[in-house]
Amino acid sequence: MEYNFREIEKKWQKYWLENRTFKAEIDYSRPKYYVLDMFPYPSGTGLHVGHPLGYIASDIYTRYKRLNGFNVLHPMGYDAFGLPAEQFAIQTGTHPAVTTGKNILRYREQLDKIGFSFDWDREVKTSDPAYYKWTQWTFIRLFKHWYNNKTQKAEPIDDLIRIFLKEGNGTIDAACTSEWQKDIQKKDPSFPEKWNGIFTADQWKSFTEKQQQEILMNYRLAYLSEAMVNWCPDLGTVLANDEVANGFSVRGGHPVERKLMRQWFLRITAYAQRLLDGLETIDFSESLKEMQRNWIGRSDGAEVVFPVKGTNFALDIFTTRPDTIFGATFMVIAPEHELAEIIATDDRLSAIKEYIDRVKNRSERERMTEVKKVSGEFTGAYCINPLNGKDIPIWVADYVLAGYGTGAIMAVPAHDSRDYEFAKHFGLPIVEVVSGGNISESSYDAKEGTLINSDFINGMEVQQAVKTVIRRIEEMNIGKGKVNYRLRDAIFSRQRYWGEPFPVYFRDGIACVLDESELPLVLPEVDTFLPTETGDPPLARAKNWVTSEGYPYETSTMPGFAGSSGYYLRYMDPRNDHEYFSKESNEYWQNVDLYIGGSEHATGHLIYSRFWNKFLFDIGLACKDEPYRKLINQGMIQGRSSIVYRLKGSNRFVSYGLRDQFDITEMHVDVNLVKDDVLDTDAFKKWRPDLADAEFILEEGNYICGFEVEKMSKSLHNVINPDDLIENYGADTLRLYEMFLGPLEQSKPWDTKGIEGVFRFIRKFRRLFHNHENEFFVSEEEPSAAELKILHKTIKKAREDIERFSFNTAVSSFMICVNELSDPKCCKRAILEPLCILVSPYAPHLAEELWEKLGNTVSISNAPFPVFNEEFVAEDTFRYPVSFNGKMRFQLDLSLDLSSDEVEKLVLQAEESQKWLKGNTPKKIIYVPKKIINIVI
RNA sequence: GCCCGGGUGGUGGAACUGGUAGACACGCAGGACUUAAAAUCCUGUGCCUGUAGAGGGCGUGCGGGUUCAAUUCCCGCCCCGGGUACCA
Repeated sequence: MEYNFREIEKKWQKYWLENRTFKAEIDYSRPKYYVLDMFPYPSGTGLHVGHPLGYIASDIYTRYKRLNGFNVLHPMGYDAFGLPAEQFAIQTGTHPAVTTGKNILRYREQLDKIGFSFDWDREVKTSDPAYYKWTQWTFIRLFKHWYNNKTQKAEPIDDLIRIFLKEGNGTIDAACTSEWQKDIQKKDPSFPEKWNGIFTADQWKSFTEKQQQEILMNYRLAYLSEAMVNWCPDLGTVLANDEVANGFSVRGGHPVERKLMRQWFLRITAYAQRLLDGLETIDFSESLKEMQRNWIGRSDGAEVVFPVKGTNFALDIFTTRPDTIFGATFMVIAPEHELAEIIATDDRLSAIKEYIDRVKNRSERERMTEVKKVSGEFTGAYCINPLNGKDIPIWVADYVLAGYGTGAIMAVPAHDSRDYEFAKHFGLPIVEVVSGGNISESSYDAKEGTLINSDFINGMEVQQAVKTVIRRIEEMNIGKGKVNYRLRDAIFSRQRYWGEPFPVYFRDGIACVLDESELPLVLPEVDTFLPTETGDPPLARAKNWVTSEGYPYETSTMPGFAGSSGYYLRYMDPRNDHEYFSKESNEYWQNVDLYIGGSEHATGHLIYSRFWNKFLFDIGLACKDEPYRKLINQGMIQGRSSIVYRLKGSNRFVSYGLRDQFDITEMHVDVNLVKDDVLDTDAFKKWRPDLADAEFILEEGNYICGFEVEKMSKSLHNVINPDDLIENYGADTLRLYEMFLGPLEQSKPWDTKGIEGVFRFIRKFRRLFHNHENEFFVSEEEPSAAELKILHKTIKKAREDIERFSFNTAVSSFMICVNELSDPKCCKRAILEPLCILVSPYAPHLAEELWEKLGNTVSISNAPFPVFNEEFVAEDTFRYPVSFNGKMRFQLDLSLDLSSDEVEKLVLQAEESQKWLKGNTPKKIIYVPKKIINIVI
């Protein structure tokens, strides 16, 4: 065989493994570089061609950095806890650890075949107790810390207790659960009613231990709280906000409802501002940063107190438009608002109760679909506008959310589209206070214009009016400027089996964490993976799921993002059993220089992970406050589905071109039965039993299929398996082709046809090193100027392209180079050896093979990247495009050392020019050296 | 609705800071080698027109603008993909 890729690739994969070629160790003599791929979840279906795209890109970059003298950390491991293995366990009884172990083996096998340069000695699995020990450890640290808003960092809870003992909590500015004192008071009436939550040192000392712990819980960064959560009955668990889309679970698409439950939370909201600010310092795509910004959702505004007329109550409202306060014509509170029923007048009370009841009992699904339906009820009560004393009616409506701001708003229909809809629907007044719109048609929401009908801010521009009103309400002591975030604390409990157990037990109802020396708390065995009859999570089935003192352990487990939040740090020192990672390893590897993965993790993993890291930074563990310096989202590889056209209600199929003449239904057919859009009709009949007697209406003797570009998925029968391609073309060709397909970040359809071109290239490249008899042969002859020019042009391009992650154009430049060298059949070592290094990150197996044949005894992976030499590509002439009025008409070779006057003269003298000048004298001649000559007539 | 990203031949794509639009491939057509096929190699290939191995016109989603020159910059619009959705 001319090019025996099977043998070559097996040989070098074995060599790399046996020689630990890619083992990364701390080496102060070389600069470090850290390249990371997003943690894969080892699913049962294995990899399709879309999965390795990012891995190939990162591997190429890794190998490139090694060639440039960097000590590269490039690890791989598995996000091994997760729902699919557990769902499978429920169905079949197979332990998730068994399923996961099997899937990991399959993944590893597939990854190995592609020839990645991972340091496998650093492999981690989140389900391994030696790994999750540190996930549990971090949880304990979070539990034992609070967030000090004054210093803007996490501090030990013991320090907080010390302050409580000395001066109470009056001076503390902490990130804590809002209105926590109300919840505590509800549960424990020994706290004063209407307590504002402030206590003195003496009061603190007088609290029972249980009371103290209840209070501290509201300060901890990992805390237990009762809250409305996303409950998914089909999965039997609670889900985080990013795991829910449109009222359904992202994984599996099961309906999700709102439920009040006691859960563990992580106080990520404490870090909202830092998570936002950090985005300015990292190199992520603009769209990803924007997604994170929206998810964090900072809004600047003011909180204002509106007294409720004739009562001692007041409505606290949040608004981003304090400037429009004179246009507030009604107030709206959320149905869950505590004052809703209290302030309602007797005649309105039953209507209000009925409305609240109706709204509450709706499913999340109904709520979502009814979003555009305006509904609400008047409470009968009025607020007093604190700036002009006017009465404003108070309504209850579900378009105001209890969970955001204060759950109450001042409605300004003239300048808020939602308020406008509401006002129109219920016939409430609309008062224009910012000029610039036409409020008879729609609200004018823009934050620009001049204030009118607004007392002391009349004539001001919006920005100035906002500031003025905030200053005024602060002076009057009826409100203050305020920043709100949309980001919610992360729900950290899952009522599932296959996850990290919480290192938590309950002593007399008080949640306590284990001592760090007792970690890991190993996941116990259970008889079945289902919840108990009483609805408790599967861990409640475990025998002796209690501490040595007999206190019960927490029965929830941690969510998927727990194990993946800090994994990049563990890779630095993965076998350390007495600390998360050593200080030395962290100070050497620092953080990830290049992170490649899908954008679907924008609001999940990538936010949690940044939060987790900032916490570890605060407590002095991580030396960098951002985990990922640069991130690239690889685009999706879409499938190219093949479609056949079935005559309705029959087993006859009509070819693509004739389908319009019949009444047909479309059907996806397995792409493996189709070649160049021609269906293999015999294979089709054998595909499924019901198709055995299929008949075909052909065109020109063939059945032609239609096609559709869509998601690559099993159900659409368009999955391309990399194993098959490697079998037919080899891993080097697969690697090159995945890169050649198009820009890394763009989505693009997979089309197997194109792989032939790359396969041709790689054989042509190999042929440069072989003679006609297919024997390895290179000559020691001095290279010609032309050959050196080809080589150095390619060195330059290869480096520039890889530096900007333009792998597709780099592959093209190799093709051009090999085409140009093939013409004179260059076989000179001085050209081929550097070229071999250039290609090696992309096609490492063949490069190693040729490198060895060239007489090298050590792996090509640490060879020096060829140095570009300008001299070899220098030109003394340039072929100028000559344009007339901007249209290119002819080309002209000119020496580069001519003056612009000489150039102008020569151009005008050129024979071709006469034709275009048509006797005119040019008005102007533009001459841009090494670019263009343009003659304006 | 709002926020991002994107629209270039039959197809994937290239053109990096405004300077020869369509590199490199696929596909297609023709040719060489071969009994034949595969493999390999050569030639052509944006569209229209044409005296067809000359020449010309049009052309980067659409309509304008700036410029000697626009795929690239500006304004307005259309379409596709992603995110988000009563967040005040």
